[in-house]
Amino acid sequence: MKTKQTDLADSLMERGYRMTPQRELMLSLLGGSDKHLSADKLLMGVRKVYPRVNKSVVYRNLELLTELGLVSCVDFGNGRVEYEVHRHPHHHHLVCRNCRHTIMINSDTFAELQKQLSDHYHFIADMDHLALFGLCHACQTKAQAQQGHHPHPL
Amino acid sequence: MKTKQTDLADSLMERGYRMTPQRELMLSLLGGSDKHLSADKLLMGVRKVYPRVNKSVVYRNLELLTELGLVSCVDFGNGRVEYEVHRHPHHHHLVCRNCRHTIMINSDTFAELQKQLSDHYHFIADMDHLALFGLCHACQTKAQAQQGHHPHPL
DNA sequence: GCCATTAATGCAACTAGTTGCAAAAGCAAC
DNA sequence: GTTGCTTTTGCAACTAGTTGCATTAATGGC
Repeated sequence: MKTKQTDLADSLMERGYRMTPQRELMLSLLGGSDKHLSADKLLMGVRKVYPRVNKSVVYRNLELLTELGLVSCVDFGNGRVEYEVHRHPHHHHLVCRNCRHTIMINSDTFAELQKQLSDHYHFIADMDHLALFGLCHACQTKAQAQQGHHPHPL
Repeated sequence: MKTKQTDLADSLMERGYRMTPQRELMLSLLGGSDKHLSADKLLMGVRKVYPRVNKSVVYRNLELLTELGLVSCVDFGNGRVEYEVHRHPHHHHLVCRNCRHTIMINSDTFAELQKQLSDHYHFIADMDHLALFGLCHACQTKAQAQQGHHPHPL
């Protein structure tokens, strides 16, 4: 059975990059996790096997893998940036700015916007793994209930 | 004549915050510039008058002013974050990931998306000063012309 | 104008991420 | 296996931004 990591490794090699133990492990950690991983968590994981791996390697490899489209990077705001193997293409995240809850949505919702940007501005938007901020339903309700009780606004 | 800075100062005071010389200067620099300012440029400007002002003050005040809706913050990616007085509400930026050129567009284009997110997911998206990445017209043309000549992809 | 309260400032130490460079490792040709 | 070329790594120094804390200063009540 051909594993996902092997697929990823092949994609690297085909484009003239080298497969190193560090990269192999990074891909395996990312591929083995169905959720997002922060650069730091990934570094911790890599260091369990190769304790001397430097953070610059993790950052450089994440950048490369993102460029190659093997990994995608979601910026959740507040300095929270996470990476995932690019396996569920074209989904986006709605991030509540209050409770940080995130909703995953597919990209159909964005198709019309993308068309308009292309028609009106000749701009091809990267519509992948966008994170939009706002207020989720629960926090809207909370905000209404507490209206006027904040010394500092939300 | 009431200046723009005075308006901003009033907004601060009304909400129980204090007007300090540092804040006054920051607001005047932001208000006097019709373009965006990075935190660092703003710090430089403030230090021309008060050389001992610390960067933490600039960052904290930018955060406060953003929370209060007096200033808005645009993340252009690649670590480029800039601030502007919230004077042209509801515009967005299309940022070319190749040449970094930015196009300013108004928010009408996003109204339909906003409605769909609200209807389908009960999510009220913050649709202000969004920055979307992609390829501008010029870079699309360039990319087509050079297709196949990149050892490393764009 | 003076005093108490509380917010804002300056500082130092910190985190996340980036960069330049020398050393090491991968790969291909012989 | 050795040689040579190129990529990748580890390191150290750096930038941008954040945080805790003691000191300073703006504001309101007298």
